Amino acid sequence: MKIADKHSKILQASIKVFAQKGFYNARISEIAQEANVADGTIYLYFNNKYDILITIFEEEIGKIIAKVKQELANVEDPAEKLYKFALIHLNIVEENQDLAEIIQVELRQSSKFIKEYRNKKFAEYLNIISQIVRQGQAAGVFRQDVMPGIFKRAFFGALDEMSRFWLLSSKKKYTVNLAARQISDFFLQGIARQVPGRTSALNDDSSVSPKLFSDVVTV
Amino acid sequence: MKIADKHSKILQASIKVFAQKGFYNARISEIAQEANVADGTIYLYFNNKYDILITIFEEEIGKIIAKVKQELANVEDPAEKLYKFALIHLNIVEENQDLAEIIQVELRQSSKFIKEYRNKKFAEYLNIISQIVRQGQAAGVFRQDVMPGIFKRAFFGALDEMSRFWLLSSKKKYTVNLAARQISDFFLQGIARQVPGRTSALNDDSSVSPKLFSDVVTV
Amino acid sequence: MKIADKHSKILQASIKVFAQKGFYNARISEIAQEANVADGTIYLYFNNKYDILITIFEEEIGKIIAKVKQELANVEDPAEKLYKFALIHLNIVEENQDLAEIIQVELRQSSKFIKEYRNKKFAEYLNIISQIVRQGQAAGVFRQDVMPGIFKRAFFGALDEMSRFWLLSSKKKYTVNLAARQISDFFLQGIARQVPGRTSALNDDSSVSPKLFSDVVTV
Amino acid sequence: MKIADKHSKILQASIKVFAQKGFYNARISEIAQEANVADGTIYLYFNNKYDILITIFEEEIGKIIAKVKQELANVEDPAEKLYKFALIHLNIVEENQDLAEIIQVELRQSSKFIKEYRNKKFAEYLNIISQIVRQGQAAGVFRQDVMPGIFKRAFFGALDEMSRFWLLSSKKKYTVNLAARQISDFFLQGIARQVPGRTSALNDDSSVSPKLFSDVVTV
DNA sequence: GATGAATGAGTCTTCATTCAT
DNA sequence: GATGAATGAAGACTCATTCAT
Repeated sequence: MKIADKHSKILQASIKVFAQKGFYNARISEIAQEANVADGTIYLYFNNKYDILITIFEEEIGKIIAKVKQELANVEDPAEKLYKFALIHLNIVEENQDLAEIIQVELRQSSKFIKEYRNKKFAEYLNIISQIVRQGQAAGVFRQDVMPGIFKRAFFGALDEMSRFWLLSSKKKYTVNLAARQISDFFLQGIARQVPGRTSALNDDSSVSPKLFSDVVTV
Repeated sequence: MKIADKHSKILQASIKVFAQKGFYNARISEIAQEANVADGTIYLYFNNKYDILITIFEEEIGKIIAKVKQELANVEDPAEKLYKFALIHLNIVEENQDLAEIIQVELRQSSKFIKEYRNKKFAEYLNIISQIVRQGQAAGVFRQDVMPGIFKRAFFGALDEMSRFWLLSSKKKYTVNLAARQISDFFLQGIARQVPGRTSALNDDSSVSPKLFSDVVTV
Repeated sequence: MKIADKHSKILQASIKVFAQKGFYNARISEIAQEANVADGTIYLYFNNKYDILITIFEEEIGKIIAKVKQELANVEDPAEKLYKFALIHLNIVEENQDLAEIIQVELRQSSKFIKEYRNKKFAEYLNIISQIVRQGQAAGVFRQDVMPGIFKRAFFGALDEMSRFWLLSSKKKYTVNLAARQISDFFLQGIARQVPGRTSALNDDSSVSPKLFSDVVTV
Repeated sequence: MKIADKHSKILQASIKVFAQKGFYNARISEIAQEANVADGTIYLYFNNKYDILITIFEEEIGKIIAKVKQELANVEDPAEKLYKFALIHLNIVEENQDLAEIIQVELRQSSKFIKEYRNKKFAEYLNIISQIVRQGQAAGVFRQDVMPGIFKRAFFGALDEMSRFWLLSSKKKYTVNLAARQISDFFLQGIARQVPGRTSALNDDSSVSPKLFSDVVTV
C-alpha cells in the first residue's frame, strides 16, 4: 500500500468521525478503526490528534479555494460571478457534508492557532468575493459606496448560515439552485420593491452616505 | 450572599472562561477560581459542566430575544425594522462579547442536544426576521418572490459572520453603525447599480423566475 | 426536644439507612433527612460517620447481650438453654432486621478497628454459648470431648447463616420456632439415626478421639 | 506477556488488596502497584472496580465448587461425606485466606447485584450439603425429620463462622482437622450424652414433632 | 512500516466535614 | 443548640500517545 493511500485513508476517516462526533469527542481509536489501521499507525502520519484537524483544513480548504477560483475563471459578468460563487459554494457543501460540518464547527473554536489560521486561510476565500465586488465597482455595475470588506463577510455569512441549515436538517426544504439564486439576488437587487424615481439609500447624496464613510475607523 | 448571586456569579465566570478557552478546554477549577468559590460549590448550583453551558444558553439567549423584540416593538416601517434589527444584534454582540463567542462556537457543536436546542430556540430568533419580511410583503414594500425562510437565514448569517470578524480581531475596522447600515442596505436595495428600465431578476418574468419556484421542494 | 431524643433519632435513622445502603453507600445527608435534622446537627452528637457505626454496635449489641442473658437466667436445663438461646437469637433478628443486617454486613469489614471490636464484644456473646456447654459438661449431660471454643462458633454460625437467609429473602420459608428447634436439635442429638449399641464417634475410645486432642494447637 | 497472565495478575493483586483493605477502601492505584501495571491497564481487562470484584466471585467461586464436588465424588457414606465436606471447606479457606476474606466480607454487602448473585451461586454450593442429607435420608442413615433446607444453612454457617475466626486471629487455636471432625460430629451425633433408652427429640412422637411440621410455611 | 498493549497524566465529580449565621 | 451552604481533598476512570515486537 502506498504511503499516500494511508495518509489519505486516515484523513478521510477523520473527516467522517470528526463530523459525527466533533473534534473533542472523537477518539483516535475510532478514527483508526474507521481507517482500518492500528491506533499507532496514525502517529506515523500525523504528529497528534490536533495535527489531523489542521491537516484537514490545510489540504481540503486549499482544494476548495482552487476549485472555486477555477470555476469562476470563465465567468465575466460580476453579478453572474456572484451568483456562480453562491452556487458553487452551496454545491461544495452539499457534496462534502462531513467536511463542511467540520469547517463550520471546529474552525470556530477559540484556540489561538485556529483563530490565526482562520484569519489567514479564510481571508483568501473571502477575498474572492471582495475581488468580485471591486471588479463590479470598477466596471460601474456595482455601487461605489459598497464596502467590499463588509460585503464579503455578509455574503459569505449568508451562504454559510444557509449551509448550516442544510447540515442540521436531514430533509432539505430548498434546492441548492433556489437558495443560490435567492441569496445572490438579495445582495444584487435587494428585497425592496423598486419604486420608480426612488434610488437606493446607498446612492443617496444626502446625509446618510457621508456619514457612512465617516464611520470607517480603519481602512 | 443570596443564592441568586452565586448562581449568577458562577454563570458569569463560566461565560468568561468558556469564551476564553472553549467549553472542552475549560476546567471546572478555573471557573471556580474565576467565580471565587470552591470547585464543589459549582455542583450545588449545576448538575455538571455541560449543564452550565446549557443554562447559559437558556438564560442568556432568552434575555436577548426578549430585548430585541422589545426594541423593535415601536418601529413600524419594515425596512427600518430590518436595519434596526441589524443594529441591535450587532450592538448586543459588541456589549456581550464573551457570551457571543460562546454562542458562536459552542452552539455549533454536533451534540444531539445542542442541535435540537439550537433548532428550537434559534427558530424563535430567526423568525423575528421572517416576520419582518412577511409584514413588508403584506404592506407591498417588499417583493413577493422573496422567500422568508431563506431570507431570514441569509440575513442572520450576514450579521453573524460580521460579528465573528469582530470577535476575532481585537481592533475594529468598522463601526457597528456602519456595518448595520451597509448590511441592511445590501439586503434592501442590493448592490447592483440601478439601471433605468431594468428590474430585478427577482421580478423578471423570464426563464429565471419560474425556475425559482419549481425549485421549491417543500413549502 | 431532649438531647437524648436527637441522639437516638439519628441512631435509628442511621440503622435504617446503613441497613438499606450499606455503610459506604450511605450518605450523611440521607441519614439527616431520615432523622429530620440538618446535616450539621449529626456532628453535634457524633464525631464522624464511622463513629455512628461504632455507636450502633456499642449501644445495640450491649442491649442484645443483656436481653439474651436475662431471658436465659431462669432456664436451668443446658439443652433447654441452648434451644432457648437459638429461639431468642432468631427472634431478635426477626424483630430488628435493620440492625441485624448491619451487624451481619458491617461487622465483617476488614477495618482494623472492626476486627478488634468484633473480637472483644463478640466474645462476650459467644461465651454465653460456651458457658452453657461447660455447664452441661459439668452436669454430665453434654459430652466431655466437645470443645466449647469450637462449639460456640459452630452454633452461632448456624444461627447466623439462618438469619442471613431470612434477611435476604422477603418471604420466609420456615418459622422462627421451627428453625430454632431444628438447629438446636442438630447440635443436641445429631442427625444420624440412633443405631442401638452404637455410640457417638465423639465418645469413641478408638484412634479418632486421641487424635482430636492432639490436634489442639493452643489452649 | 500473555493476556491471560495480566488478567490473572490483576485479579490476584485485587484479591490481596481487597482482602487487606476491603473493597471500598481499596484504591485502584494500590491494585495497579501490587500487580505491577499502570492504573489504566486495569481498565483494559475490567470495566470498572466493581467488575473486578464480580469477576473474583465468578471465577474463583466456580473453581471452589468444582473442587469440592470432585473431591466428594468418591466418598460414599453420607456421614463420611459430611465430614469430608467440612474438611475440604476449611482447607480451602486455609489455603486461600485472602479470597476467603473477600467472600466473607463483600458477599454480604447489601447491593442488589451481590444479593442476587449470592442467591444464585451460593445456592449451588449449599445444595451440595442438602444433597448429602437427602442421600443419607434415602439410605436410612439420617433422620427423616431433618429439614435439608435448614440443615444446609446451619452446617455451612457453622463452618463459615469457624473460618472467620481463623481469618481474624493470626495464630490458630485449633487445627483444620480437629475443627472439621468436631463440627461434623456435632451435626451427626449431637453433643448430648446418649442416655440409654432416650431417643432424640427429633424422633419424639410427642407434641414437639407435629408442631415442627406445622411450622413450615412454605415447602 | 505496522501493530496494539501499555502507559499515566489529567479532570470531573462526590461527599464527609466545617463554620458563619 | 441548630442549620445547611460551602468547602476541598480524594479517586475512579479516560484516552492521547508511546514503543517493544
